[in-house]
Amino acid sequence: MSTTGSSARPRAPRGEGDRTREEILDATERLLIEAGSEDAVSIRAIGDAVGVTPPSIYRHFEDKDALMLAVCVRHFARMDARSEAAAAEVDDPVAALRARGLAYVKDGLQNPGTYRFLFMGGVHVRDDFELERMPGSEAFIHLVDAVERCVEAGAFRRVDAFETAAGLWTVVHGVTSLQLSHPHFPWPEDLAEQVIDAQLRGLTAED
Amino acid sequence: MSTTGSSARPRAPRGEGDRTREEILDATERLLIEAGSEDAVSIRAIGDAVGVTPPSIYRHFEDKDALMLAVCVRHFARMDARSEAAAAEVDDPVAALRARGLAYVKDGLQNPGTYRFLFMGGVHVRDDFELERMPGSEAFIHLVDAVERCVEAGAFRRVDAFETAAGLWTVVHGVTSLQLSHPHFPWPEDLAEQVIDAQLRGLTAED
DNA sequence: TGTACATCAGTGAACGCGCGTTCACTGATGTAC
DNA sequence: TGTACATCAGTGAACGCGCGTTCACTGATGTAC
Repeated sequence: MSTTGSSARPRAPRGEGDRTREEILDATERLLIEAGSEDAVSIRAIGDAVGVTPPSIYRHFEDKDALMLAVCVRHFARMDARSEAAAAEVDDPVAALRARGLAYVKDGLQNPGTYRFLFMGGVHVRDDFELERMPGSEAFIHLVDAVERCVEAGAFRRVDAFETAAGLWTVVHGVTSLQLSHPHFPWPEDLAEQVIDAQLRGLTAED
Repeated sequence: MSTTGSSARPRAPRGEGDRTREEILDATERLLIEAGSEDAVSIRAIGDAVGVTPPSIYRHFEDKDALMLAVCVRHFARMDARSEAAAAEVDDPVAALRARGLAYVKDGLQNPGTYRFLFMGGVHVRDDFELERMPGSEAFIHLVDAVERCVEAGAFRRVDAFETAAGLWTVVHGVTSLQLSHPHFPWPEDLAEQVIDAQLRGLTAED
């Protein structure tokens, strides 16, 4: 009774194996969102969702880790794009930072499995840290820049931009991940706003 | 070459099966800390660590879930006790809240596997939320009380104590969990202080 | 225009593994008579 | 004080399962002559 997904799936023509590759990535991300956890996403389940047998996935990805890493990279890029878009709509640097934070939380809550995998799972970067090489590093650099702008505008105390960005990341991550791992807790609806606003207020220069 | 743990382990005398029960809990928590994740802790590994065969664990716990839940409950109680102790050393209510937060983060970083399991894993409470019944609820109630004291002392704006406590929880959770899941990131040493202080400053009444 | 061939996306069956769990059992220990 | 017995902590072997992965293969498709 195993549904073969889109069972009448035709074989990809010669040069277009990449189309299947994309479909595998899409299916993996979809399963990740629906299942809510990496553990529930198996090679078999992915193959089933795409309409392909498990071995054929190995034609497109060296192993499961490589597939998951590819999902990571793609999702990081999307998160970054959405954050940038949210921030671009606002002129005031502090308000832009706030919009960025809210976009982050919203994104995470809407993509639970992917968020879990990216930020709540095991370690995906094993070697020593190199900012430029990390997937998602671009997004973090954008955050550092955004903090810098607040400092330069005189809206923030003279904090270290990198360290403050790291702190802001932990704050939005906390709001996102705890809601994901404890969905039954009676979270206030405006939790993200409340926490982010308090944090930003705490960073604001006294005037 | 599997070391049988303390292999010459004598069988527990008649009434004292509870001693083994405690040993199983200890071993599970120890493995959780060392391995850094629930996945790495199997019934076999626990049995091995205690010096007992896998089936005998089922004499003390109905199944693996029950064992893990028991670990939860015990660890929650300890965390709560440590937070209370840290807060008790300080008179000023805001400083006490700060000490509580720092104790939380320290505790989490020192018990990575347990923290992961309690706060970063799947859902352990499936039904609708009931504050009184949740493991760890006592600790959270203590946090709400601590916030209440800050409000009553006039140190905080007139915030809702429950919602603010929830927000503070997400903040300390964020600091703890992101460091656990991204250990290679160059975190500032005083990350917890920095983030908690900014958050508390943001909650402080303007004077 | 027709045919032989190389390419390569995808298949079907099987592998070894570690897992949680069950089952019938053993044998030391405290207790009843 | 001695013996039969019930209790019950712990054992050894095995179960079924789903997993990631490998292997030899098939067969449609584009290309070269």
